[in-house]
Amino acid sequence: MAETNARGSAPTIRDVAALAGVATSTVSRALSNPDRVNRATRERIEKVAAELNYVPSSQARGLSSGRTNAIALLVPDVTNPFYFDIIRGTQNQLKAAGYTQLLVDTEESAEMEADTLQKMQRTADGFILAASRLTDTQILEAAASQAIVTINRSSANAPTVVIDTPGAVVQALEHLASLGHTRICYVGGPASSWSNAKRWKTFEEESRDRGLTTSRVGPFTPKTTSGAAAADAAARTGATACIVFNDLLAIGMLQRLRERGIRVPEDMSIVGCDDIFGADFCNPPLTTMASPIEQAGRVAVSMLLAQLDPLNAGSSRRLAVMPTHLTVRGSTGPAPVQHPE
Amino acid sequence: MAETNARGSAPTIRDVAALAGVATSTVSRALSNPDRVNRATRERIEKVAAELNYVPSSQARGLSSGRTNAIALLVPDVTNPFYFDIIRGTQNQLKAAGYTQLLVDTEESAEMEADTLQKMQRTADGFILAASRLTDTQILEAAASQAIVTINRSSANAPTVVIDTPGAVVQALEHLASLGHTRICYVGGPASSWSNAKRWKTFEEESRDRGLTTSRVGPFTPKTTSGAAAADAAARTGATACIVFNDLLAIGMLQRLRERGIRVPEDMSIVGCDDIFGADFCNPPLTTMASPIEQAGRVAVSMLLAQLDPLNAGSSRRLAVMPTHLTVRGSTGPAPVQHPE
DNA sequence: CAACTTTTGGCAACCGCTTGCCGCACCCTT
DNA sequence: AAGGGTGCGGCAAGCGGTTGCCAAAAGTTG
Repeated sequence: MAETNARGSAPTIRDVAALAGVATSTVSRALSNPDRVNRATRERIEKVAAELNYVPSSQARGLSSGRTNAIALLVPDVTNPFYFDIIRGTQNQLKAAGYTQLLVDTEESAEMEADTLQKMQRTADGFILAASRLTDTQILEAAASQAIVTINRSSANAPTVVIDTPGAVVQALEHLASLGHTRICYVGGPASSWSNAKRWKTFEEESRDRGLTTSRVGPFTPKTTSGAAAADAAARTGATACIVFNDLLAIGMLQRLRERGIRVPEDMSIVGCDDIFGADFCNPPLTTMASPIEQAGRVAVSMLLAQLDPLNAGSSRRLAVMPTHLTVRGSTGPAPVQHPE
Repeated sequence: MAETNARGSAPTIRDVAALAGVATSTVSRALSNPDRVNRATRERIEKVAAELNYVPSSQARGLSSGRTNAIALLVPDVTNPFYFDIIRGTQNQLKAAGYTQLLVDTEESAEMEADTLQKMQRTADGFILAASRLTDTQILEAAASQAIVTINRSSANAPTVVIDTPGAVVQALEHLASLGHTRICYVGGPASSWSNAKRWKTFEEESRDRGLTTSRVGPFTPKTTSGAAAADAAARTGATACIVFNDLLAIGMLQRLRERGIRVPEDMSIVGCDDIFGADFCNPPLTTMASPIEQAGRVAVSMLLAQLDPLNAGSSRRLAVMPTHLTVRGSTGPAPVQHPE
């Protein structure tokens, strides 16, 4: 395999040019602007390039063009299955568009997020912030100097794709109410989470409208390991049903409740959120507000790419709302009969 | 925020130099080789750079140095939780070392894998191939021109980290034998998977040594959705226990078996492999050969970085074997009593 | 104080590729 | 046959850094 030139390093455009007997500019054009050169010349160049196993350097190309053809995805926690689905969605869509995905874990830290945004501004053409922990101001600043799309973090300052969990919360409440539950507890996620605030707000308002008694516990870290504490706290409130910030936490609660002999759904109904991997096969299977997470990732990429495209800059969508629906499984059931003490 | 220079674009080293009253070379040195310049000068430059919000272009830097400070991780399927754990491991370790992770999904295709390796050779400083589908020859070729580490794909041609699932298979067999099982079925994964071949080989040999009756079904795509077919096939063999290629498949089987009224573990014991997210909370919880997957990712990064380091090139480890152990949960139990027909 | 060493900063040549501009052929018109 | 296009390829100036080499300045030494 002819993978190195006379100097022993990877072949460059110059090597191709020399061997094909043309100028480097011609090679460049033949490869990236085929119509600009004569067909015969182009074919000769392509042949030589193939022989030499020539691969253009994206770095060098980026230097002149100013683009990197990479976009960065910032997630608070690569560990969380919710983000897996986003990663999957963006990955697919980006690859289809010829972009490289740079994956960064910001470890739930706003500082790290801001830092990455700053450090990578020249490394990526754009950023997708999943569940950003940044303040509105920070997002504004960031959006001023680079292309940004946020997921589940609405802000007037950058295009956003949000998953309509508030809508799902309403469905969940109706579901629970129809099962006879009147005392419902909201099990909260991270304090800095925008979605968490949204869900709580909707929960509270809609519960009030329906004359339901609410309580709230949390905040909890959205991991299964926090489920025990969450379950204990929720059980104390006397509620017969819980709407939980996300599936991870809900699954953790399921385990703890079983250990404590609190039966789900006989004694306590649980509704999760996101419908992550595992929600369908945990025990009991989890009733959850299903989000088209992967699709959200896809849409985010489309919006970002549209933003990057000089042709329709500005004209692109600023907001996409992904519909959700309640997926009812085994973790919800009729409210227990009240025993007078 | 002073984020643009007079020309309206991002500040460059020249802008800094001009404002600090020095040559660009001095700025460059002050920033990347601090001892080379006078302290006072350096501090002045740093101050100006901070004011200007100057961020060096990794592209430009890479052009001269020939390094990109990025490494690519190729996985067959981002969807698979097994790879999530790898992604997590590499991500952490790479970030710690100041590298960027490029994530690529090769869609279980050897061709796509080879293609990516080729196209990205100038984009990444090195590659980590998780469960590579490439042939030995292809790996050899690739390793000749770039730094490569494979995970779960042993090959003399590149440093490798393998997870010792054969060792775990032995443990699993002993576990099942001690529970009285004599007829055991191996539920196979993808035909092109190296680990699958390894596991089957060990399974067969060790079973023979122990006088166990074996059977084999498959290959199956390692997804929960293939679990139904796998469960049906395994049930037909008359085996009372299955060792399954991986947890994904095993979890799928669990669901199907329940639907069919085949109780786990009373009628059939199931052992999975990998201990992925979900293995502990499925129903019943899965006995599985636990792999330190995330750690495997970490180690792979270390090995790759060692390879990249000119100081100890060649002296670095070529093989790391990650120990595994059997995690016994609810999906395995005593063999059913034989009913004479 | 002269000779010598060390420190420090500048010059300029790249790294690999893109692209505006120029000019040579060649083909059409009228 | 002369003027005007058009197609095609080359020249050379960048893109934003890095780095070998050099020289001036500063510090050492006997």
